[in-house]
Amino acid sequence: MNRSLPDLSRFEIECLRRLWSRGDASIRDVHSDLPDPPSYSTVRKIFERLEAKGAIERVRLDGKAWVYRSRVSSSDMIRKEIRRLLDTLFDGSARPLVAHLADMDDLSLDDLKELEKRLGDDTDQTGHGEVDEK
Amino acid sequence: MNRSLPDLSRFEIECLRRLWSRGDASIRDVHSDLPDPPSYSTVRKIFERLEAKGAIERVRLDGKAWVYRSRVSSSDMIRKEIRRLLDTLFDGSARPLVAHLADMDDLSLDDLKELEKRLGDDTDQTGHGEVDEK
DNA sequence: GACAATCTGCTACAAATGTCGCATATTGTG
DNA sequence: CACAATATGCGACATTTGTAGCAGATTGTC
Repeated sequence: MNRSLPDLSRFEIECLRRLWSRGDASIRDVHSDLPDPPSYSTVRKIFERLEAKGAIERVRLDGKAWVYRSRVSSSDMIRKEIRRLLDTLFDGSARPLVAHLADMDDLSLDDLKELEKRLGDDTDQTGHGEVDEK
Repeated sequence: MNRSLPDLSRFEIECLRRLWSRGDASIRDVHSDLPDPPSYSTVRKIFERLEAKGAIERVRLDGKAWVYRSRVSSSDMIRKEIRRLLDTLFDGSARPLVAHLADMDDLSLDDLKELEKRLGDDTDQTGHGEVDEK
C-alpha cells in the first residue's frame, strides 16, 4: 500500500517534479532547473521539508553535496492532486472537469479521440511514465 | 475583463461553492451546508477573508445577519484552479491530465465519447451553468 | 417591555509556507 | 598546503490558513 502520500504545497511539488524528471539529483540541480528560482537557501528549506514529510530521501553524497531521490511516484502524487482538485471543485466526479477542460480550449476533439483510442489498450498512456522508480 | 481572480485556499473555495449553489446566502446557511463544519466563528473568518479578497460581497441585511453573494463566477474560478493544477503538475497542457483521469478509472470510454459529441456544438456543457451571476 | 438567541466586530493563536542569512565544515585547485 | 568556493546545519521572520472565544448590539418572542 502506498497510502498516506504526504500533503505537499505547490512549491514543494514544483521541486519534486524536477526530481522526477532528473532522477537522483542535488539541491543545486533542482535549484537551477527551477524557472524562476528563489534563493538557494529557500530551495534547501523546501528539500528539508520534503524530507521531513517523507517525500524524498538522501541516497548518497556527491562530493559534499547530498543527492536526493523521490520516494513517491509521480503517478501517485499526480493522482492524489487530481483527486484533491476534484473534491474541492466538484463533488469528486471527473466529468465536469473534462468538460471544463474542453471548454477552455485546452482539449481538442483530436485529443479526445486519441485518448479514446488509448483507453482501448491498458498500457500506461499518461505520457509520463515513471522517471524515477527505485 | 475579469482578470486577477483572487487566490483562494481550499477551504475558502469550499465555502464559496456553497454560495454558488445557494445563490445569496448567510454565513449560517453556508455553515450548515458544510459537510464537516468547524465552528461558526471559523466560517465567519473565512467569509471575512473572502470579502477582503473581493471574492464575495454583502448584498443586504436579513434580520441582523448579512446576506452574501459571490463576486466571481464559478466557471472562472474553476478554470483558474484547473489552470493552476495544470501548471503545477504538468507543464500546462491538459492532455496528460485527462490521460491520468482515464487511468484512474474516473473517466470511461463513454464519458469521453459524450464529451466528444458535446465538443461539436459550443453551448456551455460544463454541466454547471452559472448559478449565481448578477 | 424583558429576555433569550444569535450576529457582529475584534482579538488571539497555532501550524504551514515561503524566504533568507550566517557560521562552520569540507573540498577541489593551483 | 593555502584558499576560494560552496554545501550544510540552524535559526529567524513575515504571511497565509485554519480555528476559536468574547463582549456588545440587535432582534424576535412571550
